[in-house]
This record gives sequence, structure tokens and C-alpha cells, in this order.
Amino acid sequence: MSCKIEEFQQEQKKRMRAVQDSMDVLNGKWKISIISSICCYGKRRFSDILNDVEGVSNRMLSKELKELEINQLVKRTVLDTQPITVQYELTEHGNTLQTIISNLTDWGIVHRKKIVGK
Amino acid sequence: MSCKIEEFQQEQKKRMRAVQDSMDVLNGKWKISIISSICCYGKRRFSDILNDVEGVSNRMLSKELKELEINQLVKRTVLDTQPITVQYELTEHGNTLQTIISNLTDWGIVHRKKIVGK
DNA sequence: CTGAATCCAGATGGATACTG
DNA sequence: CAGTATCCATCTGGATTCAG
Repeated sequence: MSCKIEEFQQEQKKRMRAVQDSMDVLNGKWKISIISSICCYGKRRFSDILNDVEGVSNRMLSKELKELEINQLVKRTVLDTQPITVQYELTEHGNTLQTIISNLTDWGIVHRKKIVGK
Repeated sequence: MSCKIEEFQQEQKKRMRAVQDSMDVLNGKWKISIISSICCYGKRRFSDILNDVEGVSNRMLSKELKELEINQLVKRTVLDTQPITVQYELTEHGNTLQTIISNLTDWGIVHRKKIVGK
């Protein structure tokens, strides 16, 4: 038997687990920026992203791209060029992040004004 | 003089910086869960949050709450009880995160189904 | 060009004990 | 109750070098 409060708390636990799931995927110093870069251009090569995301090293870029690929947010395609280039694009599932990224962008702008002070 | 492409790229850089700003605030293993807990109950005491957020230690909770306070997302109030209790609540600014948290929750549920498989 | 491998300093975070 | 302090293992991430 469960009373209303218990149900409510169960609900809340579920919600927190869900947010946590999202953050597990999105955490990592560069992940959101990487997604943002790819998303913005549609398709993007390794070296391009390396340029877009200020401060990231190839080591980290490689690592985080791999994680994004494992989580099925990003699709990796090797192009048969000389030398080889690799193209990254968002999967359908990755594209569902657009709303979140857009919201984070808007919030970030407001927040900066709030903290840094106009 | 700047051509369209340059303008576009400048815009994109700004967007990425904004997302990065948001993530700087929200990064940290527990931050979102903490906010989610406080947000859900309106006001919440230290020990309550410690219970809500599964796995967090008092050391980490203390640290991340302090960071949230610095970023003006959370307001800390010492209650004159015996023994002393401390109440945390979201600031007006902190409340503007609700949309994002809500989005992250929804996305997290979908994502789990996608990855873990139903 | 796109990474992987190695090395290494510094940050992160858990466990535990302690204070007002 | 609400933290703080300390110790310590692990993780993170930069720099550099190397390979296909």
C-alpha cells in the first residue's frame, strides 16, 4: 500500500534518474559544444570541429566523439579521400537534442548577463 | 568588412560560448539532481537533499550547493532551530532553469529506452 | 588527416573523523 | 543538523609523439 506522498516521491526519484541519465550523456567538458558544432553545420570533419570548439585537444575530441557515437548521438563516416577524412553528423536521435541545446544557449546568454553583469 | 560566412561563424561561436556558459554552471556530477530536488519541493533542507540525491556525499553536496549559491541559482537560509537547520530554495534566476530540467527529464526517459532498449 | 599511445600534473571525489 | 578537514585512490585532460 502506498499513500500519495510515497507515490509523489517515487515519481520524483524517477524524474531525477531521468535527468541524471541525460547528464551522463551530456557531461564532459566539450560534448555539448561538439554537438553544437556538428548540428550547426550538418556535417563536419574532425579537423573542423577541432577548430570550432575552442580549447579542445585532439585527444579529448576523439574521446568524446567516441562516447557520443556509442550513445548513438553521432554518426561517423570515413570518406575515401586522400588523405582520409572523417565526417561526423548527428543521428536522428542526436537531433532530438536540438531543443535542449537551444534552451541552454538562450539560458547561457541570460545567465552571463546576470553574473558578469550586463 | 565581413562576408556572410564570417558573420555566420561569429554567430555560431557566440552560441557555443553561451551553451558552454550554461554547462559550466550545470556541470558537476550532482548539480542537476540537487536543483531538481529543491525545485520539486520548493524548500528543502540539507539532510533532505542528501536523501533525495542518491549517492551524493555530504562533502560533495556541500560543495555543489555552494557553487550553485555563488551562481545565484540557490538561496541559503539558516533557520533558528535547535539544532540549526539550513533551508535551500531556488532563486528567481534558478527557477528559470525549470524548462531545461523538464526537457532533460523528458529526453532522459526517451534516451534510456533508446539505449537500454525499451 | 585522423586518430591512438604514452607520460604526467592536477582535479575530483569517496571514506572517515571531527566541530559548532 | 550542517557542514569542515584530512587522507588518499582514481579520473581528467594537456602535451607530445607516433601510425595508418
